[in-house]
Amino acid sequence: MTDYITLLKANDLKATIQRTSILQSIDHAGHINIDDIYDDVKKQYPTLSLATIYKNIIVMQENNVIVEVPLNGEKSKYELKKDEHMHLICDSCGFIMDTEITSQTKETLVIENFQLKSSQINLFGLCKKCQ
Amino acid sequence: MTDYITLLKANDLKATIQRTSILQSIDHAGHINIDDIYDDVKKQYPTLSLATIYKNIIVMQENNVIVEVPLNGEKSKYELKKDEHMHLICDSCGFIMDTEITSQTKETLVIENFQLKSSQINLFGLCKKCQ
DNA sequence: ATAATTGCAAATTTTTTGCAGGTTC
DNA sequence: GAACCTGCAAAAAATTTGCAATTAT
Repeated sequence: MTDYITLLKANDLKATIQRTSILQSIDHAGHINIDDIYDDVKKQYPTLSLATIYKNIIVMQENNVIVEVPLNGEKSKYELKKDEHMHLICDSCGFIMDTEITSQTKETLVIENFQLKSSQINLFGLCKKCQ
Repeated sequence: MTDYITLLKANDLKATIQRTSILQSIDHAGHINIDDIYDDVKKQYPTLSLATIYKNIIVMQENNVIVEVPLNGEKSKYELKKDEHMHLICDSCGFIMDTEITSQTKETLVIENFQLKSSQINLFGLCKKCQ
């Protein structure tokens, strides 16, 4: 909890109970969409409104606290901002797992005439449990 | 034009003028969102409705004619279904360029305990013109 | 004390649906 | 001719906004 307060303040945001509970929900789930955050935080703070979540998702993205994970055919999920990584997404159970992008992979992604700044890599397939 | 008719029929869809013009719009743009398709096709077919575009985007995805490209902070774009490739996305002008995923890259993406089926790779940075 | 944030309700935007008439094969 | 597709208008879902009351620093 203290962690989220520190995280918010370090990024110039006031530490409200609404924000810390949204962050806790995202952190706990790993990757989660807005409706599921709402269901989650309402358990503890029944008056926390959906509008507040929308507003804070925007402001926390702007302040580099969280990151959007856009997905095909469903609403975007959000994750805490972390070091660069890629996503292993299970076609069967939908679970999203973070994995390091190896230096070997990075070396192969140097492209001529393109000044690379960042990357988004999603790998789809079957996770250990589902295969 | 004939190409789009063939493409649709090959994928069990009736070749209507609405569908061929949507495909032409997507093909011409490379990557384009629903509103821009709408603006585009209305020039030729002013009565073509947004509802028809929504319905066809869904059915053409289901029938493997087009593919969604989900993006952070904006509406998804759509492209014609093509061979596996990655996207170079310019942070400055927004242009999306298709590029081959090299076999060297693929080799580095073999992960233990994950049965890879497909991948989505977006690289962000500056294109030749914008750097 | 000040400036920012919240929750509510209303407004707006986006997407989906139902159905009568038209089109494709 | 059968099945499917379209356009319209209406419905539903998702997101944003304005503002008075509250809260963080």
